[in-house]
Amino acid sequence: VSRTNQCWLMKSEPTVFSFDDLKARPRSTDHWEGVRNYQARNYMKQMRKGDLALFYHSNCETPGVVGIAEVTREAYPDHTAFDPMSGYYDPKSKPDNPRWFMVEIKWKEAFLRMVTLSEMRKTPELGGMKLLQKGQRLSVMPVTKEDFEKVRSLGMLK
DNA sequence: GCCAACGTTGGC
DNA sequence: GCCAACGTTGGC
Repeated sequence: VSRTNQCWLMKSEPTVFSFDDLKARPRSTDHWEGVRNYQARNYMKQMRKGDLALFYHSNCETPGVVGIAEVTREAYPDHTAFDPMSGYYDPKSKPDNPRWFMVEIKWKEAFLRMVTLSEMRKTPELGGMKLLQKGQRLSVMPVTKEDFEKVRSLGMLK
């Protein structure tokens, strides 16, 4: 992780879009559509090209971080909000005044093993992680460089 | 601006 | 499937 880049955590339900799904995309790259929460949106707008994100599988049998993705394109309008056929349609978001945004991310590296939510909870150094705070449900959130590196090192332990 | 009702998230 | 902890909506 470079000095200038920020770190993030991004959640996805693996039955909807898994880390392997991202890897399988052309150039292992895809847009991160469907964020419909203002706080998460605002965090996405702060993302810069080259930022790294922990890729987290949520709402599944064993939730946890499975690898790392890199931001390859900064926030631009989420076109699924304009599409009445999309499950992410929001009539209040207009092409000339978009309400929702997405970024583009690229699969970067898979952990050797998943760092589960329960393992993170048991790791004292990670106690400050936003992810672990009570009641937090954001799908996009910042992670300190220290926590990012700690999670990564756990994921690279065999 | 308040707040009740409702919808969503996501661990368990 | 349950339910706590949110966020959003809309009447007033």
